[in-house]
Amino acid sequence: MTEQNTPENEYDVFAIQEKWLPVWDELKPFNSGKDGDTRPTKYVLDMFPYPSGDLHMGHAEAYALGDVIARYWVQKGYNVMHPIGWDSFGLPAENAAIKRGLDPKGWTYDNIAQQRASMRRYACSFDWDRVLVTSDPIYYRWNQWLFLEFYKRGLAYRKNSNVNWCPSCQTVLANEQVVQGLCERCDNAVTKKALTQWYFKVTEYADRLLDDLDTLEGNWPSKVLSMQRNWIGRSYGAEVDFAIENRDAPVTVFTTRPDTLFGATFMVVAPDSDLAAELVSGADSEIRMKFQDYLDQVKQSNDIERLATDREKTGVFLGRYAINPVNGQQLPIWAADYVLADYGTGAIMAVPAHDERDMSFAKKFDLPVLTVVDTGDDDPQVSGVATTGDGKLVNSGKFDGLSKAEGIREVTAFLEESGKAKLAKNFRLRDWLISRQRYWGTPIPIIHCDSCGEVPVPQDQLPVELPSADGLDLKPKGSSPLGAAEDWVNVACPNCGKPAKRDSDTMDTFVDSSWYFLRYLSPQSTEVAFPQEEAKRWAPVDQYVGGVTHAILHLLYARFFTKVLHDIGFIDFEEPFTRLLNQGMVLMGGSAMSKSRGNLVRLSDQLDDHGVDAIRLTMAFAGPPEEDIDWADVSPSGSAKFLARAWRAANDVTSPAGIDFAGGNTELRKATHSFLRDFGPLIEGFKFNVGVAKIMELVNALRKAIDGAAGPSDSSVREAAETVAKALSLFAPYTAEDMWQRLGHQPGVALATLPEADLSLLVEDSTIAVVQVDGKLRDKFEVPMDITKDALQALAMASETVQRAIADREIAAVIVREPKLVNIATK
RNA sequence: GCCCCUUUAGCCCAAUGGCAGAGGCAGACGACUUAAAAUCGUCACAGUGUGGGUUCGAGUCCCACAAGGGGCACCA
Repeated sequence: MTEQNTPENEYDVFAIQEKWLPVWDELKPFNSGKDGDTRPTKYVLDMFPYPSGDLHMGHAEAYALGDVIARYWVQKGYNVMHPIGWDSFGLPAENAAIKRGLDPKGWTYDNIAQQRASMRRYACSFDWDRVLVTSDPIYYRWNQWLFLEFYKRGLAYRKNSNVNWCPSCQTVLANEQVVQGLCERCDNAVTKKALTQWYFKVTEYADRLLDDLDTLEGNWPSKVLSMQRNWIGRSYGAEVDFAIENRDAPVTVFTTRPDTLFGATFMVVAPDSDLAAELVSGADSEIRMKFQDYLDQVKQSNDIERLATDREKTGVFLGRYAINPVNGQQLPIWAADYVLADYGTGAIMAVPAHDERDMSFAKKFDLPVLTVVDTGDDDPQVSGVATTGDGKLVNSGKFDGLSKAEGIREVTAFLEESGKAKLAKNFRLRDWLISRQRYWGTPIPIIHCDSCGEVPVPQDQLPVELPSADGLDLKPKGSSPLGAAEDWVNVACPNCGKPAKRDSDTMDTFVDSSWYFLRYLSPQSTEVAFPQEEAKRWAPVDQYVGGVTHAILHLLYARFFTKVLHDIGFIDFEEPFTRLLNQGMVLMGGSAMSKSRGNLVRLSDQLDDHGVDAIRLTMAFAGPPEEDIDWADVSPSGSAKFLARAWRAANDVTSPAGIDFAGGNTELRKATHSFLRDFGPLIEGFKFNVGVAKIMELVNALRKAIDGAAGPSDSSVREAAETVAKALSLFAPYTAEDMWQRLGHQPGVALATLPEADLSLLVEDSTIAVVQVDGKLRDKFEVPMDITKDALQALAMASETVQRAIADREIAAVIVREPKLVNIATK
C-alpha cells in the first residue's frame, strides 16, 4: 500500500523531464548523416523561426507536429534529417533593437540562445549538429554568392520604378508585403516612390512556377496551390497594335478579349506611364495642364484609395487618337488610373459593352457604347450593364455569328496576318524587389563606380560583412544606415581601382529563406553553398511543415530559387518541397492571441503547469493539424491524465523483457495488432488526432487486461505496453522513454522500431451480418466469415423481424454483400 | 464580384457509399476512502446546417441555398 505511493511508482512528469534530457544529449538519437549509415534517407523540415523572443504556442504546435513526422520515420528505420536554424535577419529584430536601444546582433543572438534552450526542453528531435543562423557571415556570404550567380545570368537587375514605400518603416516593400494597401508590418498606408532598386527576375519563371504546381497536386494543401495560382495569375490573350494619329509607332495593348475589338470605343493608358507623358506632350497646353493636375492627384493617392472597388472612375482626355486596326475607327485616348502602368503594356483598348470597368468609365465621361457580342442578356447599349458571357458576335463585319472562343481565335488570326497582333499572355506576378534600406540584412555585393558602373564584388572578397552597428543611426530615415558607415562604404573599384562606393542596401530576408533547406546539407562549409552530392542524397525535402502564413511569399520564392539552381546545374530537381503540411494557428477564445487583446497563453506557463509531453500531446490530439486549435476547447490536463494512465499501465507489467508474445491473451493481442495495422497509415496521412485516439484505445484495452482475466504477467500485456511506449514516443517522448526503461529496455525508445502488424491474429472466423429492408436496419446476427451469398440471403429472409418489415410488399431486389450485409429493396 | 475550405452529441472531433461513434473534454452514477482528491468502472446525450437529386443503400457522391472561415480582386 505505502509502497505504491513512493515517488518511484508515481508518474512525475517534471522529474522525468530532468531525468531524460541529459541522457538524450549523450545519446543523440537524431543525428543524421553519419558515415556508414545505410538506412534510407528522409528529409523532414520545419520552417525555421524568427528569433524575436522566446518560443510561443504557435511554435509549440508546429514543432510538435513536425516532430511526430520526423520521429515516425526514424522508428520506421529511416535516416531522418530534421534540422533547425534561425531566420535571424530582418526588420522585427532590427525594430526591437532600436526600441530598446540595443545592438540588433546581441539582441538576436540572445534570443536564439533562449529559443534553442526551449527547443531542447520541448524535446524537439532536431539534429543539433546542423544548426544554421542566417545572420552569420558564414551563411549570408552564400546569399551574396547566389546574388552574383543570378546577376551573371541577368536574373538580378536594377531598375527605376514606382515602388511600394512605407512612410513609417521608411523602406520599400515587395508587392507581397503590401496587404490591402497597408504595410504588412506596421499597418500604415503604403505610398509609391520612384526609386532605383534591385530586383530578381521571378517573372521569367512565371510559367514554370505555375505549371509545376500541378506536380504538387495531392501533396500540398489545395489551398496553398490555389493561392499560388491566384498570385501568379496568368491570363492568355493577344497583344494588338493600334496606330496612333501623328505618331510613327503604334501603341500595343494587351487584351483577353480580341473578339470584342469591334466594340472598342476608346483607349486608356496608365497616367503614371511614360507613354501617357509622351502622348500628352503632343497635345495643347490646356490638356497638358489638366493631365499634370490629374497625375499629381494620382501620385498622392495611396493604394487603399486606389483599390476601393466602389470608387468613381477618374481620368482625363489626352487630346490624341488611336485607330482601331479592325475597322479604322478613330478612338480617343484617355489616361485613367484604373489602368496600371506595370501590367500588360500599360495601355488598354476599352470595350464598355463587355467590360464592367470600361462601362463605368464610359458612363462617367459619356463615351459611346457599342455591343458586339449578343449574350442573350440585356443589350449593354441600352441597359448600361456590361456583359461578359459567351454569345454570338454582332456588329463585327465578317466575324458576325462566331462564338466568343471562335471570335478570339479568328480575330487574332486575321490581325496576325498583317502583323498587327500576336498571341500573348500576361502575369499578375511582378519581379521581386529585394533591396531594403535597412541595416540588419545581407549587404548587396555590388560596388558602384563612376567609371565602371555596377561592379560585382570579386569572389575572393566575399563575404561583404556588415560593419558594426556601433555609431550607426539605425532609425528609419529613407536611406540605408550602411551609407553612413564611411569606412565600410568607401572602397576602391575592383575594376579600375578608383574610389567607389558599396551598394548600401541590404537584401530582403526572404532571400535567406529561399535556399536554407539546401544549406542544412553543410551548414559550416566555407567552400560551397551546399555540396551537390549531399543534395543528391537528401534533397528535395520530403516533408515540409509550417504555417500557412507563408503560403505565397516564402514558398514561391523558394520554388523560384530551386528552379534557378536547377537550371544552373547545381541540383537535379525542380521543386524544393515534395510534401507540405500547413498546421493551423493556436487561438484563444476564438481569436488570435495577443497581449493587447488579453488572451495571450504563455507557452512557458503551460509547460510549467502540465509538462512538455502533455502540451505536445494536446497539440496533436486537438484535431486535424491543418485546423486552428482553440486553446479554450482543449484540455492539457486531460492529456496529462492520459499520459499518467499509460505510464501506470507500463509500470504494472511484471513479465520480463524479451518474453515471447505468442500465446498471450488473444483479445489484447488482437487489440495490439489492429492498432499496429492502423497507426502507420494514420500518421502518414497526418491524422495525428486519430492516431492518438488509437493509442488511448489500446491503453484502455491494456488496462482492462491487466485488471481482468489476463493479469499483469501475461505476455500480451507486455506486448501492448511496449507498443504503447513506442507509439507514444512520437507525441510524448519523456513519458515514453520512462515507460520504455521501466519495461526493462535501454534508453532510446525513439530508435525502437514499430513492428508490422501480424494480420493472422486479426483473422476472425465469424462476423456480425446486418439485414436492411429499404436501407433501414432490421436485424443482425452472427455468421461465419466464409458464408456464401445464398446462405446469407436465406438467413436474412428467414428472419422474423425482416419478414415483418417487408410485410406484404413485393420484393424488388436483394443486395447481398457477404458476409456483412443484406439489403432487401421492396417495391 | 470570382475561387476554395468547413458545418456530425453541450464542446473538441472519428466514421474504404453499408449498424452514425473510435478517442477526448465537460456531465451523471457507482466502487475504493472516515472523508476528499487521485484512481478504477458504468451511463446518458445527436440522426450529420437547409432543400433537392443519384443509389438497393448517402454524414460520405452531385446540384442549389444558408452560416462561418480563407484567398484573389480596377490585372484589361
